[in-house]
Amino acid sequence: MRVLSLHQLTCFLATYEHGSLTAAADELGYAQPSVSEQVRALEKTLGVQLFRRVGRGVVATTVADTLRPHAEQVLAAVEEARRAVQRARTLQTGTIRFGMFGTARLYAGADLVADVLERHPGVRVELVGQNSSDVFEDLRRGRIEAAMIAVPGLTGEGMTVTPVARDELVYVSADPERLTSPVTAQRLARASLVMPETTWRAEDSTRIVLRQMLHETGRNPTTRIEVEDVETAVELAGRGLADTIIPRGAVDQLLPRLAPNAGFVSLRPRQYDTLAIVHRAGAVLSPAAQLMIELATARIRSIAEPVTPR
Amino acid sequence: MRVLSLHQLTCFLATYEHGSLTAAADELGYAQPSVSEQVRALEKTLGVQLFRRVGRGVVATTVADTLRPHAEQVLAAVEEARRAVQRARTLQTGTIRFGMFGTARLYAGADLVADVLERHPGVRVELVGQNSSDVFEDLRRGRIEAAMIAVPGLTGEGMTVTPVARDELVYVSADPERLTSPVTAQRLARASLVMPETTWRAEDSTRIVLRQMLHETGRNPTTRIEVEDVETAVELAGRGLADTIIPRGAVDQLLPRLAPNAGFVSLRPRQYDTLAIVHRAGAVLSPAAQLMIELATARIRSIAEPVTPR
DNA sequence: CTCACATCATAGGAGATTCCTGGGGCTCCT
DNA sequence: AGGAGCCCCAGGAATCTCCTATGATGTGAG
Repeated sequence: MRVLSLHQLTCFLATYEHGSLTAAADELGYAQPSVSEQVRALEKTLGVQLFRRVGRGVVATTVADTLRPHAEQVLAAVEEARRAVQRARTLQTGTIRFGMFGTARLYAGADLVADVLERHPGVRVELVGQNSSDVFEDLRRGRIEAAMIAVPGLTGEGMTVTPVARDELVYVSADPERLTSPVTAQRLARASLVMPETTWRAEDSTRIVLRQMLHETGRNPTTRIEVEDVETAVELAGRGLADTIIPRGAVDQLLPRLAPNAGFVSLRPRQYDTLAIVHRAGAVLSPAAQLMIELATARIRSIAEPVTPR
Repeated sequence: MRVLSLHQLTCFLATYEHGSLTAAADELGYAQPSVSEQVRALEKTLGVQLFRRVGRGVVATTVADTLRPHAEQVLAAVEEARRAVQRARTLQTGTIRFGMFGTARLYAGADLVADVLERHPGVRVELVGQNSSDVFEDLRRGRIEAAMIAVPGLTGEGMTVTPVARDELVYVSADPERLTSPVTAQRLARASLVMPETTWRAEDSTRIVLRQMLHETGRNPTTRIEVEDVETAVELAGRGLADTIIPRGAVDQLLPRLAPNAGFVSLRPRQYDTLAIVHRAGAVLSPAAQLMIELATARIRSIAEPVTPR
């Protein structure tokens, strides 16, 4: 008998409109004493008489007149909230957040957003991931539900990693001399490289792949230039200022545009970035996340070399 | 676990803002499992996951982002409703409805409204009563809480009648001949009268008073002209087309303005209208009604002859 | 004027809900 | 590796909701 409730307001409105507790109870499908009790509770919590009980039926007081529009407003707001949630649930509106970093975004970012908007024109899409550790952190903290990122091997720590495709890492140079044969670890160790800063981040896949490859030579890769994004790295490689290493799938997209006179060649042995869907182990994925996973997987597999998850 | 409740929304918002069920529970003064249960119930009724339970703390989903402004809107509407009722309760805003008919309104209507507005500038005042039977019917049906009306004697039928003042009924004429001595029942029965139609309504006080007076002559009053309002009746009397009968208190207000060459004289024996506060027997009067009664009583007593209720 | 009817209030009880305490398990941080 | 923080689950007491049955009162028709 202390807090105001939606049920009380509903009973109040029905009573107000019918001028009768019995009729209100009929409409709401309750017994008359139940509605009576709710209205009385509302009067008690507000400290005001809302209806005068007068012989046959009840009559609204002026305070009830005052309350009515506000009560309607409250119930309308509740209905609106419910509708908004339902629209979000059915992906008519609302936001879909998905993690995607580096190579994956480079390949599939724009197309993926286009795919989503085609099916669900009303939604807002957020493709988060300025850098790879952010994405992983966001996954770990639960800020994003699932992501597609490049993994070196199996970086699963409470995470479920589902490989989707792999893409070969290739050596890009403007000097045809250096492209005549696959680049070995020995040559790579001596190379002067420009690498996107993001690529060299601690947990990044390419960094780990290359570090493993160079492990036998006992040297770290020599980075002459570090830049923020892959595009800049490719452009610099095109000008012959340094060489770089990018996924094979990005070659067709970047070289003609940014470094028309550069070419590429495999590493020896061939090295691969694995693109995978990652989410928290044991999580129940929302329809939105499942949709993103499905679309992102389809897109990536049409570009890079599909991998069947074991 | 089926209907959406305000409590659920409150718990949801607190949890959303703190990113933690424990912190939300602290703020709301509940134990943590209680808040947890409310949030889970909300998720169930909406059929949507609002928070991801992730290790330490919880993280809002995008659906929760969607819901939040709506939830705030609902609670704000509730607060606004509560405030509106409190303002109405303390007579800062809202409507005060009071019944007042005929003579009473003529005497005290404008002044009473002015008195109320002076004390409570925000309120709306409704002085209802186009005719006397309406007022009585409204009282009986509970549409108005209390009224000040003229009563012939004690018209109490489930009504509490509190006499406040009485006013003599006087005979008004433009012919000085007819004002030389008090008008007897005999003379009245022969007179040619103009009376406001409202005044002659079945249950009206003046009608009953005059009928009782004429009872001895065995005749009914001869009404030559019937009009709607007292003002017109007085004006016609001023032009000498007929005589009329009005309460003494109305003379000063009406004669100089509408019938400057008319005069008045008592009846013999003197007849009186009694002005009384009337409300349903056994009703608990609201502060608004008490205020109106107090102010109306003060006004009337300053104009007409006070009567102490027995 | 009286009787049948309609309406609201009250009472008591079954069932659901709310909210607590206590305990267990999982992360995160050091 | 251990402690601390946080969430979930279980069980139980208090409360609330809602019902049926019944009483009280005013209304309207005969």
